[in-house]
Amino acid sequence: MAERIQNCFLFSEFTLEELRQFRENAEVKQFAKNQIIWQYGTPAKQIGVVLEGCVRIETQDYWGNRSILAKISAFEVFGEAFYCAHISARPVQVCSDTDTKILFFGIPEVPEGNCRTQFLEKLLQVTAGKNVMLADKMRHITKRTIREKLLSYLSAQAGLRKDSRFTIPFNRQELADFLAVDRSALSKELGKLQAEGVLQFKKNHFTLLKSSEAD
Amino acid sequence: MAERIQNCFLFSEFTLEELRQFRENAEVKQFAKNQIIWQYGTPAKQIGVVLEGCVRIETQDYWGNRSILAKISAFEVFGEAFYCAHISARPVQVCSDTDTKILFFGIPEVPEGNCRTQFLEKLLQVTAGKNVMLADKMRHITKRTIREKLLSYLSAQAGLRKDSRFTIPFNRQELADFLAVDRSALSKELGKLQAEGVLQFKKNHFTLLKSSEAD
DNA sequence: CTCCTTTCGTTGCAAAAACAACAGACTTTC
DNA sequence: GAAAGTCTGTTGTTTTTGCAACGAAAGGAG
Repeated sequence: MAERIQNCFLFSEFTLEELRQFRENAEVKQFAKNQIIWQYGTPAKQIGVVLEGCVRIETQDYWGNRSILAKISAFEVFGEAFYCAHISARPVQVCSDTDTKILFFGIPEVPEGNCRTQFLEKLLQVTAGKNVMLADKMRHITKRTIREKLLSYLSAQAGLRKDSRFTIPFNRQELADFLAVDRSALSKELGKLQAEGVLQFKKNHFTLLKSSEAD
Repeated sequence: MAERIQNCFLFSEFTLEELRQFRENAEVKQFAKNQIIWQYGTPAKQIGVVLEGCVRIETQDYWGNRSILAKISAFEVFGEAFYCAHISARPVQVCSDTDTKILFFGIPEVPEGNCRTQFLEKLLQVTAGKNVMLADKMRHITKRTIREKLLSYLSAQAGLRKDSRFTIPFNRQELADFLAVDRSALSKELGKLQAEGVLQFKKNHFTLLKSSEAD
Protein backbone atom coordinates (compact mmCIF):
# COMPACT_ATOMS: atom_id res chain seq x y z
CA MET A 1 0.00 0.00 0.00
CA ALA A 2 2.62 2.47 -1.17
CA GLU A 3 0.16 5.12 -2.27
CA ARG A 4 -0.28 6.68 1.15
CA ILE A 5 -3.85 7.74 0.63
CA GLN A 6 -3.72 9.42 4.03
CA ASN A 7 -2.14 12.28 2.08
CA CYS A 8 -5.61 13.00 0.77
CA PHE A 9 -7.51 15.40 3.03
CA LEU A 10 -10.59 13.17 3.00
CA PHE A 11 -8.78 10.23 4.57
CA SER A 12 -6.23 12.02 6.71
CA GLU A 13 -7.90 11.05 9.98
CA PHE A 14 -8.73 7.43 9.23
CA THR A 15 -7.15 4.97 11.67
CA LEU A 16 -4.88 2.29 10.23
CA GLU A 17 -7.64 -0.28 10.67
CA GLU A 18 -10.18 1.96 8.92
CA LEU A 19 -7.74 2.57 6.09
CA ARG A 20 -7.16 -1.15 5.68
CA GLN A 21 -10.88 -1.87 5.62
CA PHE A 22 -11.55 0.96 3.19
CA ARG A 23 -8.81 -0.17 0.83
CA GLU A 24 -10.29 -3.66 0.78
CA ASN A 25 -13.61 -2.27 -0.46
CA ALA A 26 -12.34 0.43 -2.79
CA GLU A 27 -10.96 -0.21 -6.23
CA VAL A 28 -7.61 0.88 -7.67
CA LYS A 29 -7.03 1.00 -11.41
CA GLN A 30 -4.13 2.00 -13.60
CA PHE A 31 -4.39 3.93 -16.83
CA ALA A 32 -1.92 4.73 -19.56
CA LYS A 33 -1.63 8.29 -20.85
CA ASN A 34 -4.66 9.69 -22.71
CA GLN A 35 -7.07 6.91 -21.84
CA ILE A 36 -10.68 7.77 -21.15
CA ILE A 37 -11.40 7.16 -17.48
CA TRP A 38 -15.01 8.26 -17.45
CA GLN A 39 -16.96 8.68 -20.64
CA TYR A 40 -19.20 11.68 -21.20
CA GLY A 41 -22.82 10.94 -20.25
CA THR A 42 -22.18 7.93 -18.01
CA PRO A 43 -23.85 7.71 -14.58
CA ALA A 44 -21.83 9.04 -11.64
CA LYS A 45 -21.56 5.95 -9.47
CA GLN A 46 -18.12 6.55 -7.95
CA ILE A 47 -15.79 9.20 -6.63
CA GLY A 48 -12.20 9.27 -7.88
CA VAL A 49 -8.95 10.12 -6.12
CA VAL A 50 -5.74 10.48 -8.11
CA LEU A 51 -3.01 8.40 -6.44
CA GLU A 52 -0.33 8.89 -9.08
CA GLY A 53 -0.19 11.06 -12.17
CA CYS A 54 -2.70 13.61 -13.37
CA VAL A 55 -6.12 13.62 -15.06
CA ARG A 56 -8.04 16.13 -17.19
CA ILE A 57 -11.69 17.09 -16.81
CA GLU A 58 -12.95 17.91 -20.30
CA THR A 59 -16.10 18.86 -22.14
CA GLN A 60 -16.95 18.37 -25.73
CA ASP A 61 -19.71 20.28 -27.49
CA TYR A 62 -22.20 19.18 -30.13
CA TRP A 63 -19.80 20.04 -32.91
CA GLY A 64 -16.89 18.17 -31.35
CA ASN A 65 -14.93 21.08 -29.91
CA ARG A 66 -13.11 20.03 -26.77
CA SER A 67 -12.20 22.24 -23.85
CA ILE A 68 -10.31 21.51 -20.65
CA LEU A 69 -12.06 22.50 -17.43
CA ALA A 70 -9.45 21.43 -14.92
CA LYS A 71 -6.44 19.25 -14.23
CA ILE A 72 -6.44 17.12 -11.11
CA SER A 73 -3.15 15.93 -9.66
CA ALA A 74 -2.03 13.51 -6.97
CA PHE A 75 -4.19 13.20 -3.84
CA GLU A 76 -6.89 15.44 -5.24
CA VAL A 77 -10.50 14.32 -5.61
CA PHE A 78 -12.67 14.43 -8.71
CA GLY A 79 -16.24 13.62 -9.59
CA GLU A 80 -17.44 14.01 -6.00
CA ALA A 81 -20.01 16.67 -6.91
CA PHE A 82 -21.63 14.53 -9.60
CA TYR A 83 -21.62 11.54 -7.28
CA CYS A 84 -23.13 13.36 -4.31
CA ALA A 85 -25.74 15.13 -6.41
CA HIS A 86 -26.86 11.73 -7.72
CA ILE A 87 -26.89 12.87 -11.31
CA SER A 88 -27.67 10.27 -13.91
CA ALA A 89 -25.26 11.41 -16.62
CA ARG A 90 -21.93 13.14 -16.15
CA PRO A 91 -21.74 16.33 -18.25
CA VAL A 92 -17.96 15.91 -18.66
CA GLN A 93 -15.44 13.29 -19.57
CA VAL A 94 -12.32 12.46 -17.58
CA CYS A 95 -9.10 11.49 -19.29
CA SER A 96 -5.64 10.48 -18.05
CA ASP A 97 -3.13 13.25 -18.74
CA THR A 98 -0.18 11.00 -17.84
CA ASP A 99 0.11 7.38 -16.73
CA THR A 100 -2.07 7.30 -13.64
CA LYS A 101 -3.24 5.23 -10.73
CA ILE A 102 -6.75 6.05 -9.54
CA LEU A 103 -8.73 5.05 -6.45
CA PHE A 104 -12.47 4.60 -7.06
CA PHE A 105 -15.10 4.27 -4.36
CA GLY A 106 -18.60 5.17 -3.23
CA ILE A 107 -19.80 6.25 0.19
CA PRO A 108 -20.97 2.71 1.12
CA GLU A 109 -17.31 1.64 0.86
CA VAL A 110 -16.37 4.02 3.70
CA PRO A 111 -16.35 2.12 7.03
CA GLU A 112 -19.52 2.79 9.01
CA GLY A 113 -19.81 4.67 12.26
CA ASN A 114 -17.74 7.59 13.44
CA CYS A 115 -15.37 7.17 10.54
CA ARG A 116 -18.10 7.69 7.98
CA THR A 117 -19.54 10.70 9.75
CA GLN A 118 -16.13 12.32 9.82
CA PHE A 119 -15.62 11.48 6.18
CA LEU A 120 -18.97 12.98 5.21
CA GLU A 121 -18.19 16.15 7.12
CA LYS A 122 -14.89 16.49 5.33
CA LEU A 123 -16.45 15.82 1.96
CA LEU A 124 -19.09 18.39 2.80
CA GLN A 125 -16.39 20.87 3.71
CA VAL A 126 -14.59 20.36 0.41
CA THR A 127 -17.80 20.61 -1.62
CA ALA A 128 -19.04 23.66 0.27
CA GLY A 129 -15.67 25.32 -0.18
CA LYS A 130 -15.82 24.88 -3.94
CA ASN A 131 -19.35 26.19 -3.80
CA VAL A 132 -18.34 29.38 -2.03
CA MET A 133 -15.53 29.99 -4.49
CA LEU A 134 -17.75 29.39 -7.49
CA ALA A 135 -20.54 31.62 -6.19
CA ASP A 136 -18.01 34.31 -5.41
CA LYS A 137 -16.49 34.21 -8.86
CA MET A 138 -19.94 34.13 -10.42
CA ARG A 139 -20.83 37.34 -8.62
CA HIS A 140 -18.03 39.17 -10.41
CA ILE A 141 -18.22 37.50 -13.79
CA THR A 142 -21.89 38.15 -14.34
CA LYS A 143 -21.33 41.92 -14.39
CA ARG A 144 -21.60 43.27 -17.90
CA THR A 145 -18.50 45.42 -18.35
CA ILE A 146 -14.85 44.94 -17.46
CA ARG A 147 -15.07 48.00 -15.24
CA GLU A 148 -17.92 46.49 -13.24
CA LYS A 149 -16.22 43.13 -12.99
CA LEU A 150 -13.05 44.76 -11.73
CA LEU A 151 -14.76 46.96 -9.18
CA SER A 152 -16.82 44.02 -7.97
CA TYR A 153 -13.76 41.83 -7.55
CA LEU A 154 -11.52 44.47 -6.01
CA SER A 155 -14.30 45.60 -3.72
CA ALA A 156 -14.75 42.04 -2.49
CA GLN A 157 -11.03 41.75 -1.88
CA ALA A 158 -11.01 44.95 0.14
CA GLY A 159 -13.95 43.63 2.14
CA LEU A 160 -12.25 40.32 2.75
CA ARG A 161 -9.08 41.94 4.05
CA LYS A 162 -11.08 44.65 5.80
CA ASP A 163 -8.66 47.17 4.31
CA SER A 164 -8.88 49.39 1.24
CA ARG A 165 -5.23 48.54 0.58
CA PHE A 166 -4.52 44.94 -0.37
CA THR A 167 -2.53 42.61 -2.60
CA ILE A 168 -4.21 40.20 -5.00
CA PRO A 169 -2.93 36.67 -5.70
CA PHE A 170 -3.03 37.09 -9.48
CA ASN A 171 -0.85 38.70 -12.08
CA ARG A 172 -2.61 40.52 -14.92
CA GLN A 173 -3.06 37.54 -17.18
CA GLU A 174 -4.40 35.42 -14.34
CA LEU A 175 -6.78 38.14 -13.23
CA ALA A 176 -8.00 38.46 -16.81
CA ASP A 177 -8.57 34.71 -17.02
CA PHE A 178 -10.33 34.71 -13.66
CA LEU A 179 -12.70 37.47 -14.75
CA ALA A 180 -12.97 35.92 -18.22
CA VAL A 181 -11.84 39.03 -20.12
CA ASP A 182 -8.97 40.10 -22.34
CA ARG A 183 -5.73 41.03 -20.58
CA SER A 184 -4.99 44.18 -22.53
CA ALA A 185 -8.56 45.41 -22.21
CA LEU A 186 -8.24 44.81 -18.48
CA SER A 187 -5.03 46.80 -18.30
CA LYS A 188 -6.68 49.58 -20.25
CA GLU A 189 -9.61 49.73 -17.86
CA LEU A 190 -7.33 49.69 -14.84
CA GLY A 191 -5.47 52.62 -16.33
CA LYS A 192 -8.73 54.54 -16.76
CA LEU A 193 -9.85 53.83 -13.22
CA GLN A 194 -6.56 55.10 -11.88
CA ALA A 195 -6.74 58.22 -14.07
CA GLU A 196 -10.24 58.90 -12.74
CA GLY A 197 -9.02 58.61 -9.17
CA VAL A 198 -11.20 55.63 -8.30
CA LEU A 199 -8.24 53.53 -7.27
CA GLN A 200 -4.47 53.24 -7.34
CA PHE A 201 -2.33 50.25 -8.09
CA LYS A 202 1.23 49.15 -8.51
CA LYS A 203 1.69 45.65 -9.86
CA ASN A 204 -0.74 43.56 -7.84
CA HIS A 205 -1.01 45.91 -4.89
CA PHE A 206 -4.23 47.95 -4.96
CA THR A 207 -5.75 50.84 -3.04
CA LEU A 208 -9.41 51.75 -3.41
CA LEU A 209 -10.21 55.45 -3.07
CA LYS A 210 -13.21 57.71 -2.42
CA SER A 211 -16.75 57.22 -3.72
CA SER A 212 -18.05 56.44 -7.18
CA GLU A 213 -21.34 55.64 -8.87
CA ALA A 214 -20.23 52.21 -10.10
CA ASP A 215 -22.02 49.00 -9.28
CA MET B 1 -44.82 23.23 16.25
CA ALA B 2 -46.97 24.51 13.44
CA GLU B 3 -44.12 25.12 11.03
CA ARG B 4 -43.93 21.57 9.74
CA ILE B 5 -40.21 21.60 9.16
CA GLN B 6 -40.53 18.13 7.64
CA ASN B 7 -41.47 20.06 4.50
CA CYS B 8 -37.80 20.91 4.21
CA PHE B 9 -35.91 18.30 2.21
CA LEU B 10 -33.17 18.11 4.83
CA PHE B 11 -35.53 16.95 7.58
CA SER B 12 -38.08 15.02 5.55
CA GLU B 13 -36.97 11.64 6.90
CA PHE B 14 -36.52 12.53 10.55
CA THR B 15 -38.71 10.47 12.89
CA LEU B 16 -41.11 12.34 15.16
CA GLU B 17 -38.79 11.76 18.10
CA GLU B 18 -35.78 13.04 16.15
CA LEU B 19 -37.74 16.09 15.06
CA ARG B 20 -38.74 16.83 18.64
CA GLN B 21 -35.17 16.47 19.87
CA PHE B 22 -33.82 18.59 17.04
CA ARG B 23 -36.34 21.35 17.66
CA GLU B 24 -35.34 21.47 21.31
CA ASN B 25 -31.75 22.22 20.34
CA ALA B 26 -32.36 24.48 17.37
CA GLU B 27 -33.36 28.10 17.60
CA VAL B 28 -36.33 29.85 15.99
CA LYS B 29 -36.40 33.62 15.60
CA GLN B 30 -38.86 36.04 14.07
CA PHE B 31 -37.95 39.08 12.04
CA ALA B 32 -39.93 42.04 10.76
CA LYS B 33 -39.58 43.09 7.14
CA ASN B 34 -36.18 44.48 6.07
CA GLN B 35 -34.29 43.54 9.21
CA ILE B 36 -30.71 42.37 8.90
CA ILE B 37 -30.53 38.69 9.79
CA TRP B 38 -26.84 38.15 9.19
CA GLN B 39 -24.49 41.07 8.88
CA TYR B 40 -21.81 41.15 6.20
CA GLY B 41 -18.49 39.84 7.47
CA THR B 42 -19.77 37.90 10.47
CA PRO B 43 -18.61 34.32 11.10
CA ALA B 44 -20.78 31.55 9.66
CA LYS B 45 -21.72 29.64 12.80
CA GLN B 46 -25.20 28.51 11.83
CA ILE B 47 -27.33 27.28 8.96
CA GLY B 48 -30.69 28.95 8.31
CA VAL B 49 -34.00 27.53 7.12
CA VAL B 50 -36.86 29.85 6.20
CA LEU B 51 -40.02 28.66 7.98
CA GLU B 52 -42.27 31.55 6.99
CA GLY B 53 -41.74 34.48 4.63
CA CYS B 54 -38.77 35.21 2.42
CA VAL B 55 -35.21 36.47 2.79
CA ARG B 56 -32.73 38.18 0.47
CA ILE B 57 -29.04 37.31 0.02
CA GLU B 58 -27.28 40.58 -0.79
CA THR B 59 -23.84 41.98 -1.40
CA GLN B 60 -22.62 45.49 -1.03
CA ASP B 61 -19.46 46.80 -2.63
CA TYR B 62 -16.83 49.21 -1.35
CA TRP B 63 -18.75 52.18 -2.71
CA GLY B 64 -22.07 51.11 -1.18
CA ASN B 65 -23.79 49.67 -4.24
CA ARG B 66 -26.07 46.84 -3.26
CA SER B 67 -27.02 43.88 -5.40
CA ILE B 68 -29.36 40.98 -4.74
CA LEU B 69 -27.91 37.53 -5.30
CA ALA B 70 -30.93 35.40 -4.46
CA LYS B 71 -34.25 35.22 -2.70
CA ILE B 72 -34.92 32.27 -0.40
CA SER B 73 -38.50 31.31 0.39
CA ALA B 74 -40.26 28.94 2.77
CA PHE B 75 -38.56 25.62 3.56
CA GLU B 76 -35.45 26.53 1.62
CA VAL B 77 -31.99 26.53 3.21
CA PHE B 78 -29.46 29.35 3.22
CA GLY B 79 -25.93 29.85 4.49
CA GLU B 80 -25.14 26.15 4.45
CA ALA B 81 -22.17 26.56 2.12
CA PHE B 82 -20.52 29.17 4.33
CA TYR B 83 -21.21 27.07 7.40
CA CYS B 84 -19.86 23.84 5.96
CA ALA B 85 -16.81 25.49 4.44
CA HIS B 86 -15.94 26.88 7.90
CA ILE B 87 -15.34 30.36 6.60
CA SER B 88 -14.58 33.03 9.13
CA ALA B 89 -16.46 35.92 7.53
CA ARG B 90 -19.58 35.72 5.38
CA PRO B 91 -19.09 37.63 2.10
CA VAL B 92 -22.81 38.50 1.96
CA GLN B 93 -25.51 39.88 4.17
CA VAL B 94 -28.93 38.32 4.67
CA CYS B 95 -32.02 40.46 5.08
CA SER B 96 -35.70 39.70 5.67
CA ASP B 97 -37.73 40.49 2.55
CA THR B 98 -41.04 40.10 4.40
CA ASP B 99 -41.95 39.27 8.00
CA THR B 100 -40.18 35.97 8.55
CA LYS B 101 -39.68 33.10 10.90
CA ILE B 102 -36.27 31.44 10.65
CA LEU B 103 -34.84 28.23 12.08
CA PHE B 104 -31.15 28.41 13.03
CA PHE B 105 -28.94 25.46 13.86
CA GLY B 106 -25.52 23.87 13.49
CA ILE B 107 -24.62 20.26 12.80
CA PRO B 108 -24.06 19.43 16.50
CA GLU B 109 -27.77 20.18 17.02
CA VAL B 110 -28.75 17.34 14.71
CA PRO B 111 -29.44 14.16 16.76
CA GLU B 112 -26.50 11.77 16.61
CA GLY B 113 -26.38 8.40 14.95
CA ASN B 114 -28.16 7.28 11.86
CA CYS B 115 -30.18 10.46 11.79
CA ARG B 116 -27.11 12.64 11.53
CA THR B 117 -25.55 10.51 8.84
CA GLN B 118 -28.70 10.75 6.77
CA PHE B 119 -28.83 14.48 7.36
CA LEU B 120 -25.23 14.93 6.27
CA GLU B 121 -25.83 12.92 3.13
CA LYS B 122 -28.82 15.08 2.26
CA LEU B 123 -26.93 18.27 2.97
CA LEU B 124 -24.12 16.93 0.82
CA GLN B 125 -26.59 16.21 -1.94
CA VAL B 126 -27.99 19.73 -1.82
CA THR B 127 -24.55 21.34 -1.76
CA ALA B 128 -23.20 19.11 -4.52
CA GLY B 129 -26.27 19.87 -6.63
CA LYS B 130 -25.66 23.61 -6.36
CA ASN B 131 -22.05 22.94 -7.17
CA VAL B 132 -22.89 21.10 -10.38
CA MET B 133 -25.26 23.85 -11.47
CA LEU B 134 -22.75 26.58 -10.72
CA ALA B 135 -19.91 24.81 -12.52
CA ASP B 136 -22.17 24.17 -15.45
CA LYS B 137 -23.22 27.79 -15.71
CA MET B 138 -19.63 28.90 -15.28
CA ARG B 139 -18.61 26.78 -18.25
CA HIS B 140 -20.92 28.76 -20.51
CA ILE B 141 -20.49 32.20 -19.02
CA THR B 142 -16.71 32.26 -19.25
CA LYS B 143 -16.84 32.09 -23.06
CA ARG B 144 -15.97 35.43 -24.58
CA THR B 145 -18.72 36.08 -27.12
CA ILE B 146 -22.50 35.69 -27.03
CA ARG B 147 -22.24 33.24 -29.90
CA GLU B 148 -19.87 31.02 -27.96
CA LYS B 149 -21.96 31.23 -24.81
CA LEU B 150 -25.05 30.28 -26.72
CA LEU B 151 -23.46 27.37 -28.56
CA SER B 152 -21.91 26.15 -25.33
CA TYR B 153 -25.22 26.26 -23.50
CA LEU B 154 -27.33 24.82 -26.29
CA SER B 155 -24.77 22.13 -26.94
CA ALA B 156 -24.89 21.13 -23.29
CA GLN B 157 -28.67 20.99 -23.40
CA ALA B 158 -28.60 18.77 -26.48
CA GLY B 159 -26.11 16.51 -24.72
CA LEU B 160 -28.23 16.37 -21.60
CA ARG B 161 -31.34 15.35 -23.50
CA LYS B 162 -29.31 13.17 -25.85
CA ASP B 163 -31.21 14.75 -28.72
CA SER B 164 -30.37 17.60 -31.07
CA ARG B 165 -33.98 18.77 -30.71
CA PHE B 166 -34.93 20.06 -27.27
CA THR B 167 -36.84 22.69 -25.32
CA ILE B 168 -35.13 25.03 -22.87
CA PRO B 169 -36.69 26.13 -19.57
CA PHE B 170 -36.07 29.87 -20.17
CA ASN B 171 -37.71 32.59 -22.15
CA ARG B 172 -35.43 35.04 -23.96
CA GLN B 173 -34.99 37.44 -21.07
CA GLU B 174 -34.27 34.63 -18.64
CA LEU B 175 -31.77 33.03 -21.01
CA ALA B 176 -30.07 36.40 -21.40
CA ASP B 177 -29.89 36.80 -17.62
CA PHE B 178 -28.59 33.26 -17.22
CA LEU B 179 -25.81 33.85 -19.74
CA ALA B 180 -25.25 37.37 -18.37
CA VAL B 181 -25.79 39.16 -21.68
CA ASP B 182 -28.22 41.64 -23.21
CA ARG B 183 -31.53 40.22 -24.43
CA SER B 184 -31.67 42.00 -27.77
CA ALA B 185 -28.06 41.15 -28.53
CA LEU B 186 -28.91 37.54 -27.75
CA SER B 187 -31.89 37.60 -30.10
CA LYS B 188 -29.70 39.12 -32.77
CA GLU B 189 -27.10 36.38 -32.45
CA LEU B 190 -29.77 33.68 -32.49
CA GLY B 191 -31.09 35.15 -35.70
CA LYS B 192 -27.62 35.04 -37.24
CA LEU B 193 -27.02 31.45 -36.20
CA GLN B 194 -30.31 30.44 -37.76
CA ALA B 195 -29.51 32.35 -40.97
CA GLU B 196 -26.15 30.57 -41.14
CA GLY B 197 -27.84 27.20 -40.80
CA VAL B 198 -26.14 26.30 -37.52
CA LEU B 199 -29.42 25.81 -35.73
CA GLN B 200 -33.17 26.35 -35.91
CA PHE B 201 -35.50 27.59 -33.23
CA LYS B 202 -39.08 28.50 -32.58
CA LYS B 203 -39.75 30.15 -29.24
CA ASN B 204 -37.84 28.01 -26.78
CA HIS B 205 -37.68 24.90 -28.90
CA PHE B 206 -34.29 24.42 -30.55
CA THR B 207 -32.73 22.11 -33.11
CA LEU B 208 -28.96 21.97 -33.62
CA LEU B 209 -27.81 21.26 -37.16
CA LYS B 210 -24.68 20.05 -38.99
CA SER B 211 -21.09 20.95 -38.19
CA SER B 212 -19.46 24.28 -37.41
CA GLU B 213 -16.10 25.56 -36.25
CA ALA B 214 -17.43 27.19 -33.11
CA ASP B 215 -16.23 26.35 -29.63
C1' DC C 1 26.83 43.50 -16.15
C1' DT C 2 24.45 41.56 -20.09
C1' DC C 3 21.28 38.57 -22.16
C1' DC C 4 16.95 36.48 -21.96
C1' DT C 5 12.32 35.89 -20.36
C1' DT C 6 8.22 37.40 -18.38
C1' DT C 7 5.07 40.89 -17.21
C1' DC C 8 2.72 45.13 -18.08
C1' DG C 9 0.90 49.23 -20.22
C1' DT C 10 -0.37 51.32 -24.60
C1' DT C 11 -2.19 51.94 -29.15
C1' DG C 12 -5.04 51.39 -33.31
C1' DC C 13 -8.42 48.90 -35.42
C1' DA C 14 -12.13 45.82 -36.33
C1' DA C 15 -15.65 43.21 -34.22
C1' DA C 16 -19.00 42.57 -30.84
C1' DA C 17 -22.04 43.98 -27.33
C1' DA C 18 -24.98 47.15 -24.87
C1' DC C 19 -28.61 50.23 -25.18
C1' DA C 20 -32.84 52.26 -26.72
C1' DA C 21 -36.73 52.11 -29.29
C1' DC C 22 -40.37 50.01 -31.96
C1' DA C 23 -43.59 46.80 -34.26
C1' DG C 24 -45.68 42.43 -34.72
C1' DA C 25 -47.16 38.03 -32.57
C1' DC C 26 -48.98 35.84 -28.91
C1' DT C 27 -51.49 35.64 -24.07
C1' DT C 28 -54.31 36.84 -20.65
C1' DT C 29 -58.15 39.06 -18.80
C1' DC C 30 -62.49 40.87 -18.45
C1' DG D 1 -63.93 39.33 -28.77
C1' DA D 2 -61.60 43.55 -27.58
C1' DA D 3 -58.10 45.54 -24.72
C1' DA D 4 -54.05 45.30 -22.11
C1' DG D 5 -49.96 43.26 -21.34
C1' DT D 6 -45.99 40.33 -22.45
C1' DC D 7 -42.62 38.29 -25.35
C1' DT D 8 -39.79 38.40 -29.35
C1' DG D 9 -37.25 39.91 -33.36
C1' DT D 10 -35.28 43.88 -35.61
C1' DT D 11 -32.78 48.07 -36.40
C1' DG D 12 -29.61 51.89 -35.69
C1' DT D 13 -26.31 54.07 -32.73
C1' DT D 14 -22.83 54.32 -29.20
C1' DT D 15 -19.79 52.10 -26.26
C1' DT D 16 -16.97 48.42 -24.99
C1' DT D 17 -14.22 44.63 -25.98
C1' DG D 18 -11.06 41.56 -28.28
C1' DC D 19 -7.07 41.19 -30.84
C1' DA D 20 -2.42 41.98 -32.48
C1' DA D 21 1.59 44.22 -31.98
C1' DC D 22 5.18 46.77 -29.70
C1' DG D 23 8.31 48.70 -26.33
C1' DA D 24 9.45 49.52 -21.61
C1' DA D 25 10.16 47.66 -17.07
C1' DA D 26 11.29 43.97 -13.96
C1' DG D 27 13.48 39.79 -12.67
C1' DG D 28 16.75 35.81 -13.17
C1' DA D 29 20.74 33.30 -14.86
C1' DG D 30 25.17 32.97 -16.23
